[in-house]
Formats: sequence, C-alpha cells, structure tokens
Amino acid sequence: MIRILIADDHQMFIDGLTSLLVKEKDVEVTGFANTGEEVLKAVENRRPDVVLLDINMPGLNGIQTTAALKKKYPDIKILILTMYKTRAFINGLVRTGASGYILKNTGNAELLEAIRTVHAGGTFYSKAVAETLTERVNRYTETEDVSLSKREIEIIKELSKGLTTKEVAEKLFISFYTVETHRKNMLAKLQLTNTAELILYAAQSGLLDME
Amino acid sequence: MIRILIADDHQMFIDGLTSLLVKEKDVEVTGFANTGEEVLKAVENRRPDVVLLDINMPGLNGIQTTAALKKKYPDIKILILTMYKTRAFINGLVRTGASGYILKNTGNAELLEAIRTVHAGGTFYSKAVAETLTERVNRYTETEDVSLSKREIEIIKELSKGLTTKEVAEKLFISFYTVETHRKNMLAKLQLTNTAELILYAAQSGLLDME
DNA sequence: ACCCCTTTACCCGTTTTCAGGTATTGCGGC
DNA sequence: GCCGCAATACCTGAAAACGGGTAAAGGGGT
Repeated sequence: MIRILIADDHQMFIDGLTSLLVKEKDVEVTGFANTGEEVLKAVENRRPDVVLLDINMPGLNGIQTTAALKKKYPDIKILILTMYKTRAFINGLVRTGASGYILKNTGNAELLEAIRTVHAGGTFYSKAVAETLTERVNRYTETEDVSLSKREIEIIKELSKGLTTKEVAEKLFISFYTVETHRKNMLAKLQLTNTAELILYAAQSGLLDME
Repeated sequence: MIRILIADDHQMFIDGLTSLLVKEKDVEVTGFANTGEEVLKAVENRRPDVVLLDINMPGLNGIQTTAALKKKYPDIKILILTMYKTRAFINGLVRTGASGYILKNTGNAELLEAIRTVHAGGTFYSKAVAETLTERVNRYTETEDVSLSKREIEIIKELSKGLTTKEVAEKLFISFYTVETHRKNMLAKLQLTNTAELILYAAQSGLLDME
C-alpha cells in the first residue's frame, strides 16, 4: 500500500485527485495540505510514502518545502505536480531531492505510473518536462543553470508590486545600484529583455503568489 | 439528471473532478474539453445542461467562450471555475451570461451546491468572489467597471513578451502614441503604476497564457 | 586554500516609460 | 439621432529602465 499525501492550494483539485486515487487498490490517500507549512505538519502526523507537491502554493515555495521534507525524512518520495514547465525551479528541485516532476495536464494513467515509479525508488518526469530540460541543453550546449537566487526572487516580487528600482532599494535597505544589478543579471541569465517579460516569467514559474 | 461538461486545460483536474462528480446520483459527466475551441465542439456533440468552464485556458478566453456558447445555446448554464479572483473578468462574465463563478480552492460540497443551483436557474458565487465584488463597490462608491477592452488585452499580451511600446506599435500596425495611450489608460483604470504591475495583474487575471 | 556563486556597489550614455494633457473617428446601444 | 466608449493619434518634460561595463566582500563546498 502506497501512502500518499496531497499538497495543493486548491481544495477542489485535492478532492478530485483523492476520489481518483482511492479507486486504486495499492494506493491510499492519508492526508492533504493547502500550504507549505501545512505540508510539514501533515507529513509529521501522517507519515506518507509519497508526497504529491504542488510548487505553486502560498507561503513556503516548492524548493524550501522539498528541502525541509528531505532533511527530516530522507526516505520520503516527493513528486512535484505543477501546471507550468516551471523553468526557474526544475534544476533546483532535482538537486534538492525531488523524485519526479509531472505536469497537471497529463492524464491519470501517467500520474499513477509516476506514483508507482517514485515509490519503487525511481525517478519520473513528464515528457514535456524532459523536453524542456533537454531543450535547454541543446540551446546552450552546456547544462546552464537558470535558477534564481533567493535575493533575486525577492526583488522580482517587489517589482511585480509596481515598485521602481529606487523604491525596492529603499524597502530592502540596499543600494539602487545593487537592485539594478540583480535585475540586469536576471534579464541576462534568463535571456529576457525587460522587466515586463521578467514578471511574466516569474508568474509562469510560480514564483509570484497568484493570490 | 444534470448533464455536465468540464472544460479545463489540465487533464488531471478533469479526471479528478469527473471521478468526484460521478458519485452523485443526479449528476452525469458527458464530456470534457481542454481548449476554448474544443468546448464549442464538445457542447455541440454532447449537449450538456451545465458547463464547468475554467477561464484560464489557451486559445479563446472565458468571455469569448461564454459569449459564443450563450449565443448558440441560450438555455445552457455556465459555471465559471477559476483559481483567481479574476478581477478583469468578473463584470464582463456576469454581463455575458455566466450563471455563477466559483474558485478552485473551495471544497466539493460548495461545487455541488453551485451546480445544482445554476441548473435550477439560479446564480451562484463563491463567497470570496462575492466579497471582491462588494469590496470594489465600497472602495469606489460607484460600481466601477474595470474590464479591459479587446485591444487593451492584445497590447498587454505583446508587452508581456518583452516588446517595447514602439515594437508593439509596429507589430499591430498602429502608432506608438496609440499603444502608449492604451497602456496609460489601463494603468489609470486599474490604478496601477507601471507595466511590471500590469503584467502581474494580467497574469493573475488569467489574461495571459500560462503555457 | 581555492573557487564559484551571491550579494553588494558604482558609472554612463541611450532608450523607454511615466504623467499630464488634447483630440478625432467610428461603431453599437438607447 | 445622439451618447458613450473604443480605438486612434499627438505633444512634452521628467523619471526610470536598459545595456554595457567594473569591482569587491563573504559564504559554502571540494
């Protein structure tokens, strides 16, 4: 019996998925969580084998949650579930210890396959995600790491609220030039041209709270 | 028997929801669709009583789909299903003929209540959505209409791709000044300060394809 | 100990956006 | 037939962002 915990901020999604999974004889849904913080508590209580983790949750982000879980429970399997080919996170998540990564627009057959695979100790990536990974390798020859740093994400978040570089600098108690450097570094490493595009990138990557 | 069609770009969500709904004796899931275009075809073939419509789908947007459906099938009930308190759309959707509006982070009890209510000819709004509506009324005394025009949305989409005002103008074969005017009008009516914030607004409103 | 990455900071010339107007055409609704 | 809104277009000065550098301190990992 594979004990599963579902973490997603949309209760409707959890309810639906639970209804779908309980039909399987080798799968048991032991609990759910709506925020990153709840996941930690729920895992503590329920001790699942596999956590289906949506990275786009309010509060703790996917990497932080994955890292925290893996540190405390090294044997736990984490299957990332997301709507986007979350470019900014893929590398980080794989390094941190996620066992798999699947998109929400895949069918339930693939989901079950993924669950059984990671439970057995393997790794599983949605076809589209695998393509994104190799696509990047092809484009830059080297396996470029496009993940953003904590500070960079912090700055995107402020910019997305409509603050100017100067205002962000004041809010974070750093120099205008520093914020400008961070922004420019992000544009360069993500190969984007301006802040507007950067915000869309961040939104699509699940970096920004979609309220 | 209430015949239901589910439209959402995430197959996993459709599968889950279907599994959940088929347990009800008065509900029947007759089909699904992953894009706006598919919805029109699927409704033609399946003739559902109620369409659960996610507005954040690639292709046709929620208003366009709702308008097309209502025009062809005036008796059909449309229940908008979304993750956001999609501010830019609420007014437009209600005017266009949606019978209800519920958020994905509500539980299945509320979903079923909504389905039965709209099928019976009533309207149903998630508590949070109702709050957003009244909140706006309170804030501006008048029921301000914050919906964006077709052209405005077109312009946001281009801006989100990293194009400058000049480039958007060239692409749409209009004057630089016109694009500038549209952008400024949007900032003014949405009470935002710059393009970065506008992009986040658009993303949160489901105006931009989240790929 | 060394290297890499993060975070910090600075300069400058050019382009773009912002904020504040004004104004005309054309279409759909009443 | 008129009203209103959508879409179009224009102007200007000030502020901000962009692109292109350079540089140095500090932390984590091998």
